[in-house]
Amino acid sequence: MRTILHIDMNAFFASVEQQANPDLRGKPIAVVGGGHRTVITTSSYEARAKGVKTGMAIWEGKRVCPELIIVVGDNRKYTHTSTMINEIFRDYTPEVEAFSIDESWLDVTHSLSIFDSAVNIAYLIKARIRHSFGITCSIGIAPNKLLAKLASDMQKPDGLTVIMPEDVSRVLERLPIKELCGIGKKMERHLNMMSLYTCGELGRCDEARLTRKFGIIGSRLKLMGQGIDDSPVIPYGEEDHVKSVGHSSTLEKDIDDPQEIRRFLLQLSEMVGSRARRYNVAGKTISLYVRYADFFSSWGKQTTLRSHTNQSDEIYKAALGILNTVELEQPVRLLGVSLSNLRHEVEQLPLFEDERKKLFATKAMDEVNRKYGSMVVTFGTLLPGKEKAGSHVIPPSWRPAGIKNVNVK
DNA sequence: TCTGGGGTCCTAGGACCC
DNA sequence: TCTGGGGTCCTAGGACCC
Repeated sequence: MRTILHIDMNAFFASVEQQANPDLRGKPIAVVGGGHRTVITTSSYEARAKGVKTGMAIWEGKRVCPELIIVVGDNRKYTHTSTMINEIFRDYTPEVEAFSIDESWLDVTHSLSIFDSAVNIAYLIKARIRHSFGITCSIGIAPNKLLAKLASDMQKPDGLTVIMPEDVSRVLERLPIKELCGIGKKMERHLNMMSLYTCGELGRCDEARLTRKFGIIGSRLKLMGQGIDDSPVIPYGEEDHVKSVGHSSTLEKDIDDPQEIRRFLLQLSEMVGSRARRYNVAGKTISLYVRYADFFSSWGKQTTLRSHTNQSDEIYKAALGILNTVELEQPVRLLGVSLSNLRHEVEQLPLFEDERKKLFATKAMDEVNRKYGSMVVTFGTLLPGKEKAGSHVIPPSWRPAGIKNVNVK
């Protein structure tokens, strides 16, 4: 039996900002990217109380909360704090897996004898994060990752929730299936149509019935309903390699001038190429993604080269080649370029502690990119001469614990 | 007055080879 | 003249996560 902690920083970006600037404390704030087409990344609990939600446009946030203070985000602050917080975690176990910039799992199974109990570890971590950074976190303790994540979600902010092995079935019995990490809106709808609403019902469902409908994922679903999850905590340095590198960006204005589109494509290709080179990877498949002005219509196409590349001009040529095969139907709202089918060159593992720390910092930076990407970067970063903040990165890669796909038969 | 960006995983179906 | 089954690689599209 394992003991897993899931630690979730509360309103992470907003908390960091409030800590950095005392004037913001106790006030409704929203962290956003630059440009007028960005959305709210994180908001403080004061703002949430007024109805501000992640994903809202700035005007929307202001509508529900007129006194909302808008703060343009700063990657460096968040990656730095995240790095130091993860260093604290490692004082309690080497088995720390960063799920994102503000969430980590810790397998403390082998640390219990040293620190007395998991709850004790949780209190120690909470205290240290509060003292060092002035921010709170919610911690879930459970026998596996799925349940630990569920538990950390149960009390926010500053929560501590324990799900003991003997409590699992009681906790899950009436829990809506959507609460499980990996079951999204669509899956919920499909399960509801099968008259399955709670984890208890899902866990008792006939496995054959689930596999008939969802394929191999069906058996996985049943296990999730029962709160069973064997996925290991994968420490830093032992993750899978990255599988793709990409950048996409919404333009400040919709464009239909082919020359402008090509220029933008070139910039994206350069961002992808330089990051791939920094990662020491090269890819064979180049994908182009286009979203039109109406927001709802979009398409993606890909092409595979005869050999691997991480050269910006070759990536650009391939992306342009795809673009030239289609007739654009509307002005373009968003363009995306991505490189996949990757080959990894030999990776040097850091020998010394400070190198390891630096590597972790770059990893954390990449996690900002992965989670919020250019939201915290203005369109200006696409202009020549400016390097995107948080781009000097080593590929992380996280292993999702949940269900990724629903293909209903 | 609109609605970001970074990923992973899974499946279907076609081409091609043995 | 019509037929198999296994495998790999590719494109396209969808669901999910933060």
